[in-house]
Amino acid sequence: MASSFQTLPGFRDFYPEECAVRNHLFRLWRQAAAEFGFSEWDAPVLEPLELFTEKSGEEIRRQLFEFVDKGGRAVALRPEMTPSLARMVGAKAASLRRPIKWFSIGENYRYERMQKGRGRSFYQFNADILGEAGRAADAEIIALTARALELAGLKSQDVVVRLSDRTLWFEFLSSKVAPEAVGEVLAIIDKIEREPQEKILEKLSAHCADATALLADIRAFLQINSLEALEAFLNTLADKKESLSARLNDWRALLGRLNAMGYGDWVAVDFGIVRGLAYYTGFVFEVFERSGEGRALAGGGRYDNLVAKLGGADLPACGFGMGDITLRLSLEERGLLPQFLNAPDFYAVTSGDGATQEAALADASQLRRANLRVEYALKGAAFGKQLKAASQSGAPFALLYGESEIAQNAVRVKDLTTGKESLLPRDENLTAHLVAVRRVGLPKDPCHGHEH
RNA sequence: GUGGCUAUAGCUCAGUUGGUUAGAGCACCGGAUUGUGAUUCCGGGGGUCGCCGGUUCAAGUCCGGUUAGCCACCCCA
Repeated sequence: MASSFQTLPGFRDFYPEECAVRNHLFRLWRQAAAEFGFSEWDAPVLEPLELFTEKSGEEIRRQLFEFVDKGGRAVALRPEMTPSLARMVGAKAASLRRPIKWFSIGENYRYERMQKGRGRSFYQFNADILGEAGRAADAEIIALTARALELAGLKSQDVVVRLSDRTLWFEFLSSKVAPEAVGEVLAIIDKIEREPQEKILEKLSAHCADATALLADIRAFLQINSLEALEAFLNTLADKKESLSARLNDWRALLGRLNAMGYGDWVAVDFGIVRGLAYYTGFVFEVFERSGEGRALAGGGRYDNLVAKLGGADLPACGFGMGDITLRLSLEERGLLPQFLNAPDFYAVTSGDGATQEAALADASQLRRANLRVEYALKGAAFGKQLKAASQSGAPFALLYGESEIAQNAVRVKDLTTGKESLLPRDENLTAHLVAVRRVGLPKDPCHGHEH
């Protein structure tokens, strides 16, 4: 029956299964961030409207969920975390130990047209390094992005970090068009594969004398797909040699670090990544499926001017964002989502409701105190029914309590995957034994119970 | 914000040229079966066919509107 109360367009209910998936992703993200030594932070979901209208990009401003609250304040749901981050860091910049390595997992809101992999509310994993301008910070951010995907089960064969460089684009173009036109030219380049050549030429001719020559240069630049090709290309350029070769060293350093960390084959040089990322200043990247399907799984880069613009301290920064919706889709398609995220470790099955039930409850409680997840049927049911419920719960093991076991003061442990059973004495070591069983499986040489 | 496509049970879908009480599989619940499950058999609940209006003796079916979803643009998570 269709309820008259549906979720708003682009918003999601999280039934237990979806919630389990969400928490699974959050766990992966938190683990990756912890491995790299990042600290978690958070901020209000509702912020003053100006926080976003002042400095966020035009596109983001268009998509704001904004309204006036009962106190007459103009407010907005956060469309991204970075302005809040800049405020918080700016307020305490003087006292924060550098580098500042912070991450957050938060729900963001953007009023946009829905599509596969895109909703109006989504969770985003953000990690940023502030106060460190060197290449090592960029490498760390890219490595963390890759690590988060790796933890989720993705491999370098599945996804690619397309790495580009707005600094280099700027250097390259500034000798050909006016500096203030570079941004617009980059926007034109972004469409180079999608629009007819005449139209591209027409647009380019607004910014330079010889659009045909410029387009040829741009195409050659876009062809670059490796460090070697980049070196070769830069050597063919006569002008601006010093600044370009300095930048080339940055590239060598960045890719060298990523190689050393074992993420070299996750990264591809790709100058087609240029735009939309208006506030980025240096290396930029987006992560895509190798298949070319789907939307960006993550994106980020260096934004050295943004924190100062948002009213805080003048801090160099780089970071990335990774959304839950696209990541989930990607993992789902590859079967990389664990099947029983809410499964208990043990499911207790009892026959009768006297001593067997008391034994089951006592043991279950002990196991729970040892931080294992234990379930059992809340109402009496046939032994077979309970076993079926155990199987459906996803528990790897069932604990069988029947008269014969209780008579021996023992419990029968059944591996629900293999069907093997083992009888364990209900002594003071039972909990420890079962903890071990949960980790490594049944003890060798189990007695086969029950054969018909 | 622009354009195109779609809407039947919780899910995937069938439903003939408009014609009695709208079906199937999966899922869920109960039973056969109070000591052995993911593969049996039987039964059950669940739909005013997205919503509003129109045409017609008659609309799930045709028409208009609307809402929601999907796809492309846009943009990125």
